[in-house]
Amino acid sequence: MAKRSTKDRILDAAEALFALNGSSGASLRAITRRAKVNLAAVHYHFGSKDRLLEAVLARRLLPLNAERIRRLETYQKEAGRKKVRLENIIEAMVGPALRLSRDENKRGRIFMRLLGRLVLEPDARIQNLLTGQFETVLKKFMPLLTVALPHLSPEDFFWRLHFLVGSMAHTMADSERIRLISGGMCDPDDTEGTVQCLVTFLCGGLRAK
Amino acid sequence: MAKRSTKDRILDAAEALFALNGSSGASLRAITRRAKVNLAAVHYHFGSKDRLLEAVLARRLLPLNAERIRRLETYQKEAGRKKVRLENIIEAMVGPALRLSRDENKRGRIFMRLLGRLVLEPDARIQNLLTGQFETVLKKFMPLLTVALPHLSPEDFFWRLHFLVGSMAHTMADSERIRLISGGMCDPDDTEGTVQCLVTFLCGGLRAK
DNA sequence: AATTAGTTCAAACGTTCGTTTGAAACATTC
DNA sequence: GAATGTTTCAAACGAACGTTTGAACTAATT
Repeated sequence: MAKRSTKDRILDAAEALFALNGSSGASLRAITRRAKVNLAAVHYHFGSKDRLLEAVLARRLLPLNAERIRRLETYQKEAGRKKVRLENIIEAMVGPALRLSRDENKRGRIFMRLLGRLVLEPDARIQNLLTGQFETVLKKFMPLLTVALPHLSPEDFFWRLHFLVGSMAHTMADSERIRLISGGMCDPDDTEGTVQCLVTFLCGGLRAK
Repeated sequence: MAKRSTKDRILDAAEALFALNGSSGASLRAITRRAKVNLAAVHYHFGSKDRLLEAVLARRLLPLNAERIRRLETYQKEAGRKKVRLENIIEAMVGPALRLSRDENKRGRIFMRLLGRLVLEPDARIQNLLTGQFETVLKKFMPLLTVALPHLSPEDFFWRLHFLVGSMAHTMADSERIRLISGGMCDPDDTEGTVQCLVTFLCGGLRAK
């Protein structure tokens, strides 16, 4: 196993502890202890605790949203001149995120939990980062979605998008609760099954009259 | 305006600051400053910071879940020997919570934001409190839901319940984001409109094949 | 080998944290 | 109105916090 750099070790430890304890609950001392790194290394490499959190976010959020858009464009090419199926649009939105949240080494799962926490964080820089990223994605998805859902008024359209985000975020962020409430009947590790189940649910909800 | 008791002033201030900054981000000093109360009053009335948080939760969670069950039983009586409509079951689940989250004095809104935060908190006492409350509600809803949704396998059934919780929690916890992403087109203050919109979406998702 | 730039280190800075203390202030009972 | 129980208060406790510092170490460049 190749030894990871100080920077990466800090990022990994910070991701895990921010996700577990929140941005104010995770101390730099706990992070550097976990990363087996000197306390001052955080400030040397990232400048401050806030900027460390931003770096943790950017590391995964940018590739994730790029993958979403890439996937949407693939479906768009497949459809040619025809409408893109709603199922495909939704899959492009939730599939990449859910696959990241269920990746083999549990890093994605941790990251998604962090993301779920940060949505309700008041810090303006974080909020701007998140909404900025979301709007970039939304701008690409909006045109195809409105074509696929012509029966919705603009108001209903946005509300349902809001509900969609909720289901998605909850499923990503908390992968163990479903095991609990279902009494072990549901398996969050069955990634593709979960994707399909979620896409079916969301499309049903979006199409409802 | 009648002067509220020290205990209530602490609970209100704690609710607001826990909701805004998280349970570790809100300090007792900030809470007591906001409540215009001496720092030591928290320990005199509640014992510790942790127990203060539990008191904040219990104050609203118990009445909320009682209202959900009361409402479900009303629909059940209305239906007599017939099936209870899925729309009514879902309304009993999400209606009381959404109405609380949109109550006139913004207290409910604040509380729901706190609830949204705590779902991802690792603290075992909080988790047990939350899942215990949820299971009490679920036990009442399960029988009626399975009757209303006979086409779902047990696995799909729990997954969709999980998605439902996500949409609901997200809509309760973050009432201003929808205004942002819709460009002011959606109005979260239209409570009954939101309830109806959410119920339609959820029933569509639950019924999907 | 000397110089340099990049990185790591232990130690300390001043704050703020949750909690405790014991006396003061208040209310209630006899 | 003295005695008792309840609540509030200012002050302090040690611990943990984010951040800064300057010296020590490492590895490449001259």
